[in-house]
Amino acid sequence: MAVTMADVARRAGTSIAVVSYVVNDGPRPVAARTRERVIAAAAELGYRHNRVAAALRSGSSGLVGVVLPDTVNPYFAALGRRLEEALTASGKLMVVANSGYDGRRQATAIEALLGAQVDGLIIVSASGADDPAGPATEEGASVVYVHHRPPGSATTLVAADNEAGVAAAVAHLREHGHARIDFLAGPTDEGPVGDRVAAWRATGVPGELLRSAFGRAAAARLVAGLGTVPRALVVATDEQAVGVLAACGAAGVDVPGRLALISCDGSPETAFTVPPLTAVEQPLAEMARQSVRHLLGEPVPGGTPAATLTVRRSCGCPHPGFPTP
Amino acid sequence: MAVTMADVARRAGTSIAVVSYVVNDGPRPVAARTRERVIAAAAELGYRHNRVAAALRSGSSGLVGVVLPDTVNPYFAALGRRLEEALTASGKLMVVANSGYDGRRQATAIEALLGAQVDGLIIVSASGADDPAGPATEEGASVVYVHHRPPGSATTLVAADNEAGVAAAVAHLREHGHARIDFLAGPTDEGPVGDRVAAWRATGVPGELLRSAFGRAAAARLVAGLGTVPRALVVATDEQAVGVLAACGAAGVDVPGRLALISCDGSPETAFTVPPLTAVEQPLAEMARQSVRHLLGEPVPGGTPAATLTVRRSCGCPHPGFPTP
DNA sequence: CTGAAAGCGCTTACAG
DNA sequence: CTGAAAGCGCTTACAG
Repeated sequence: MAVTMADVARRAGTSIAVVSYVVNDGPRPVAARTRERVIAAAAELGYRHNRVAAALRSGSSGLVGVVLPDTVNPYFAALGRRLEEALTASGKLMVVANSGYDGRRQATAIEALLGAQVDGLIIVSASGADDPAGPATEEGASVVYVHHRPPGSATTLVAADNEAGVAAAVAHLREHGHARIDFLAGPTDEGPVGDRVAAWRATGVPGELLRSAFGRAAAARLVAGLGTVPRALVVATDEQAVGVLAACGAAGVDVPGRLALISCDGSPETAFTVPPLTAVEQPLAEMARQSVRHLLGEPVPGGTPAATLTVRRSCGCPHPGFPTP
Repeated sequence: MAVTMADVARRAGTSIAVVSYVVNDGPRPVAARTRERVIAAAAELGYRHNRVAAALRSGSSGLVGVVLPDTVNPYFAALGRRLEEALTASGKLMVVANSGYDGRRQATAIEALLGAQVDGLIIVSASGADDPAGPATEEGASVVYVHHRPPGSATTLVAADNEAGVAAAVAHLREHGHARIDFLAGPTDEGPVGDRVAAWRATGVPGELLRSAFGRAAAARLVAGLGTVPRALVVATDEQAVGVLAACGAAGVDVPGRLALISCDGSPETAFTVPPLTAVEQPLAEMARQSVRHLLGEPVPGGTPAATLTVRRSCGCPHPGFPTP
């Protein structure tokens, strides 16, 4: 049998209420001597706070649901870990679900999460999914989107500003002497990738818009099938950039000698690709922090975080060495 | 206010008990007509089962805690997703915590998880951590280790058999004409990496044992500092292999021409490195399935899953093309 | 097959 | 500053 507050109260010679006040450090004051007795009794008995019982009574489970398209994708893995850090710092536990980029699986996952009475939901929306924020909010759970929200949704979105970062990438390639700079986008211009395409267009640089499905394999196949490879290319996502690198490696296309490449995302893996990728790096830690603050209804200082250019080797600069962990 | 079983019962003209029997599909039979009325009433009112209340009463939260060293590491990310799949299939929700390879953080995470009344814990133990299974089991939560358990622990461990896989890797490099085959291990021979070292030693192949800390950076620095690079090398983990590849890329060492390389782990990223890594691939899906079955006390068919050699380019074989997703 | 009721372990007005 | 008690929404003997 687990030790309960009643056991602790009995041992400390006080009431359950007071034990609760001590354990939760509130909401009522407790005399210092009483507090000490409670703490001692709890330690002696090996008391552990039962969050499930607390949740039922207080209405707060301490759980936050995080729905990601695919936690194996290094970008989402990195975002997920940042979210876990921010959540842990706020005393929340993270329940993760993968949607597999699929609207139906996403809906199922959200149902399960709401059944577990999560205090809130942080979602990277699967493209083409219905807005799940509506039903969720009706249940009293708050919802925040990160990185991508469904088109038409008015729910809070935390996403980086990529405009300056992409402009810096284009400017950087120009300094390397490239007059034409192509852009590899996704299949559509929806969501954050669309913002990156728009930012590239806004620079007015001459260049062609290429498209592939997301993911490594599709980008690799696109490049493998190209008559002539671009001389300078900005790629919308790390995953596609890794695919481009793989295709170039297989075909003997020298990066950056023959193809200068800059990726967007800049997740940790890009420091160790061959060659290391210059990237417009998303401020994941800040995005995670802001998402959690929004979710918990706390003030969110700092405004929209900006993606910034991290220069490594794939653009044509000298090899930066490997980061110390 | 959320809709409760009492609301549904009132609407359906029956009792709370019967609603519970319908919602849980047991443990008592319900007449077909009554069942229909309950289902209709639940749908009309938008009832959602409150797992927190059920957890308090039944003692099962439906939550399973998963403690991983670092979910950004692609190997653990891949394992984590497999665990999520297996858990979801069993109607459980996965609460993840990163230990950062640190015993103290791991202990803190486990405390938080136990407070949330998880039904069980699946842990990749951080090296050098105390065995957390003891305290956890006392609380009635079952514990299963995957991939790595603390030395001296007698708790169930699900790990792959690497002996045949490493032997196949060595044999494969020999077929490529290598008489000497070195091995890059971790700082100690503890845990699964130790098994891989032992498997390499057991082949009796001549070669040197190299060591570096885990992670990309350390392996990259080791290789960068080597007087002469090996001709053939088996590397204990993907992360270290990616570091080796990065260092070779930077130094212009041709893989596989100058250095033939085989990694262990074979997480999804290895299909898209430059060049693609031949690897002793861990059977992560099976490991995840077995872990969950052990945890839930179900029979575990199949015995110890074996790691198998996946041949790509880094060993010297022709480029295999890129997998279709 | 169905219903009334106890109780899981907490939090929180309420009273003192 | 402290205590007695109601009640969160379920599950589950128990009685019928």
